[in-house]
Amino acid sequence: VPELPDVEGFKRYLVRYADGRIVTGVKVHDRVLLRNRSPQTLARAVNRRKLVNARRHGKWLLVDAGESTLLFHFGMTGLFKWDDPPHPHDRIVLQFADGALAYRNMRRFGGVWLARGEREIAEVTGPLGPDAMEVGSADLEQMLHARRGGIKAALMDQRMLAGLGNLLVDEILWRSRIHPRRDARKLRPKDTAKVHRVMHDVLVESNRRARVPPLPGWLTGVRDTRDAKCPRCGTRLRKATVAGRTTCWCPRCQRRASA
DNA sequence: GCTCATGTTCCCCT
DNA sequence: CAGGGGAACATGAG
Repeated sequence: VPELPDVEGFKRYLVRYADGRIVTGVKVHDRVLLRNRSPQTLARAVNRRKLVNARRHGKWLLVDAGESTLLFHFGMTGLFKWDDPPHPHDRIVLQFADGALAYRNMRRFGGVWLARGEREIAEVTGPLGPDAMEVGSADLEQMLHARRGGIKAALMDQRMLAGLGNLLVDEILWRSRIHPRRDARKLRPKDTAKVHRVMHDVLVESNRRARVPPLPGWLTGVRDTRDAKCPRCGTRLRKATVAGRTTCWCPRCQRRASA
C-alpha cells in the first residue's frame, strides 16, 4: 500500500506507540528482511535504547536508537502492527515493556536496515530528491524543465522527487489535466505551478487519511472499477503502461498535445 | 492455470 | 550519461 501518505501514517503509528520507549528485545523472524545486519548486531545496537526522532523522507521511515538509526521501507505490502497476535508475515518485531511493534510484510519487498550517521543513511536509501511535501513550486519547475522524457516517469523518480508512487502520480496528473506522457521539459510554467499546487493539495488530504483516499471525485476511487469513467466528464478512462506502470488517465481531460 | 498488484533494481537499448 | 522498456524479485488475490 505504501506511498508517501501511507508512510506518514506509519510514522504517526510508530510515534503513538513506540516513540520515547525503550527497546527491550528484538525478534527477527525473517533474516532476509533485515537487510544489512545480523540479528545479533541489530539487538546489540537497539536493546536498552530509546526510540527517538521518528522522521520520513519520501517512502523511507527513520527512527534513532542510541547511536544507530533504523530505516524502514515498506515495499508494496509492508505495515506496522502494535501488540497484535503473531502473524506469519511478521518479519521483525521490536519489543517494549508494554507491547511489541511488528514490521509485517507479505511480499517481502523493502525491509529494515541499520545505519550509523548521515553518510550510512544515504548509502542505504540511495540518492533521494527533496520530499514531495517539502519541495517548493520554483524548485519543482526547475527539476521538470531540466528533465528529458515524460512527466509521469519524472514524478515517479525518487532521485528527482521523493515520495510519489503510481496512484499518487496518476491522481495528480488527472487533476492537473496533464497527459502522463507529456514531455516534462515542455510544460509551461503555469502547468508546473498547477502540478505543484495539485500535488500539495492531494498530499495534504491523503496524509490526513494515511492513504490515497478512494473518495468520490478522486481518480483513485474509480480506477480499479470495471468500465471506469472519468469522475469529471464521464469519459471512459484509458489504461496503458507508462513509465513501466499501469497508468490510468482521461483521454478527454488529459490531451497529449498541449492543453 | 492465468493475470495483475500502490515498489525498487538491474540489464539492455536508444 | 539520461531515460525507457522489460524482467526479476516474492507472495498472494481474483
